[in-house]
Amino acid sequence: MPELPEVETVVQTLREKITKQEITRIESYKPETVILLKPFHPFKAIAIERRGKYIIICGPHNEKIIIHLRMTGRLTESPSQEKFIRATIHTTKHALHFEDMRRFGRITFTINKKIDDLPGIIKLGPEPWNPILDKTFFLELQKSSQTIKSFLLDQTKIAGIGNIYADESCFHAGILPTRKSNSLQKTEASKLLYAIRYILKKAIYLRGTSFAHFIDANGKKGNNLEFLAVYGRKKSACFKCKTLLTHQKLQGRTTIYCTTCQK
DNA sequence: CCGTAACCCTGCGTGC
DNA sequence: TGCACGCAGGGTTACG
Repeated sequence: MPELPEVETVVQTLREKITKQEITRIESYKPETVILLKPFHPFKAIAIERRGKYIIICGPHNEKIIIHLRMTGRLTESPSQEKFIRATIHTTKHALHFEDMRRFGRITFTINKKIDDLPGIIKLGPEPWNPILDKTFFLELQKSSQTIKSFLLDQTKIAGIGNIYADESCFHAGILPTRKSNSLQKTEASKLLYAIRYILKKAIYLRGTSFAHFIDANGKKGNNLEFLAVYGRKKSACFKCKTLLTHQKLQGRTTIYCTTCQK
C-alpha cells in the first residue's frame, strides 16, 4: 500500500540509482503489467519524478515510463520471490525487477510532453503542498457531501493520500473521518490540511511505512510504522487517552479512529 | 452527486 | 493437518 511518502522514497532511491543511464528495454512476463501506448525505444533517463502515487521516468524527447505500485508493487534488484516478478526494467547498469504479488501494479510507456497530461495523472488533484490548497481546500470540502475519509482518498481532490495517511491525518487533526466534508468549519479545514502536510512530511523523512510489503529501490524498509497512531491498531487503546479505538468500514476501507480525541 | 459493492489478485490468519 | 473463508486494498466501473 505505497502512498505518497513511500512512492517519494522509491523515487529518491531510483534517482540515485538510474539517473543519466540508458533505459534499454522493458521486459514483461505478464501481459497486463506493461502497457505500451507507443512502441518502446531506448532512451536516457534524464529525470525521475513523482506525482501523487505515480513514479515517472522521463526521457529527453518526451519519453515517459509511468509506474504505479498499487498495493504490493516493488522495484528491486534483489526480489524476495522470483515468481512474483511481473516485469524488468533494464538500464545499462541495472536490472530493476517489478515485483508485485497481487498483480495490480502497472508500468506504462508513452510519449507525452507534459507529466500532468499523462494517463492517470491527468485526473489528479493538487499535491498536498501546492499553495493553491490554502485557498481551495476548504472550498472543496464545502462543496462535498462525501465523508472526510472518502474525500481524502479521492485522488481528484488531493493527490497521494491512501488509507494509512487518511486515518493518521484525521487523528492528528482531531477530526472524525466519518463526518461529512461540508460540516467542517474553516478552522477545522486548516487544521486538517496542516495535519496532512505534517504527517506526510514526517513519513517521507522516515522513508515511508513498511506495514506489510513496502521497501525502497535499495531494498530498505521504512521507519514510520512505529509512529502510527491509529492505522493497523484495531482493538487497541488510543495511545493518547487510552480509549478503545473504534473501527468501521468507510468506502470499503477499514477506518480507525478515537471517539474521544476526534470530534 | 453520493455510497456501496464488485472486480482485479494472492498470501495470510482464523475457525472448524 | 487441511480446507474454506474473510481480509487486506488503489483504482475503476456499475448500480441504486
